[in-house]
Amino acid sequence: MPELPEVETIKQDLEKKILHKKIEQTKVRDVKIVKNNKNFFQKEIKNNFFTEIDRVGKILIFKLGKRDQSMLVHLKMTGQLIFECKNNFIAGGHSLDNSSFSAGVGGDLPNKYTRVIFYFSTQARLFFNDLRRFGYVKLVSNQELEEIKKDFGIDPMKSDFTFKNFVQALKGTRVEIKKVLMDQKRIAGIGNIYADESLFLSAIAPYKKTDKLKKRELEELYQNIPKILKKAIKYRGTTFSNYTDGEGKKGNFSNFLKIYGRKQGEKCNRCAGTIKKTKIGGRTTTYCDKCQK
DNA sequence: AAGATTGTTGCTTA
DNA sequence: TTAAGCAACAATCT
Repeated sequence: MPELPEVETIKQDLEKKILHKKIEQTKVRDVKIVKNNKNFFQKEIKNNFFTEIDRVGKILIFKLGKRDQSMLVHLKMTGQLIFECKNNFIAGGHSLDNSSFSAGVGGDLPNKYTRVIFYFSTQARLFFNDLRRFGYVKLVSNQELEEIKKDFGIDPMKSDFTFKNFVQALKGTRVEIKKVLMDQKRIAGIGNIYADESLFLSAIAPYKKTDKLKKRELEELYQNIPKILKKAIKYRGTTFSNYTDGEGKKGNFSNFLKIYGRKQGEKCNRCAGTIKKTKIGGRTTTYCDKCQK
């Protein structure tokens, strides 16, 4: 679930909490998650501190104070980063149902999905939780980081997202527009949710081929992508959950979703059409074939 | 109870 | 060279 707005929300939360705090210890509870040798990882982090948090696509980059290294975190489908003070619970986390989140609120961390723990000198802790264990934590040198950054396209929330660059990113493709929107090498940070939302708002069919898009449509899409992402960040991302707990931080953008998560056959909320589902690029795609052309 | 689920990689085939 | 299509990763929920 974490796409650009969710990852960005976590980044902003953690920036306020963990920068320049001494990390006394790290516990790796699941070696699959940490892509380095466990002892090496723990040794490198010990007595170190984070100086800055950056984001490339859906990857968080924690710059380390000592040596030229960064710690990368990818949350994939079900990863969470939850920061917890002694009595205070501050989180940047997202999960499918809110159960582990609520568990955190109740002071139940670490739980069975906690894979890595960072202990700060202020008695605060940062938990990396991941139900499905697709996510990862990885220490990389600055040189490796530069290589990784090259694999990512323009970021809709950064200054390189100009109309010219957007058109350039689509250039040479003749595939469904949705695929291109989710292609991290071309445009970084968009996943299934925001691809569907952007296309709905732009009234463009997700299966429309990129070379068939008119200039007007490209402009519309170009405007709408940052618009939606900004709003999603404002509302702290999208969390799927039927219940609000009021204490912990949960994304509220689900209340603003126009198309994602709607069921086949339901009424479109913009026109008289009905909601359709299909697969594009192997992912469930929700759209209205009456007002998205 | 089979099929679905937010992301990415890497393999096979065209 | 390119891309399309899948299985795999793993654990849950419907």
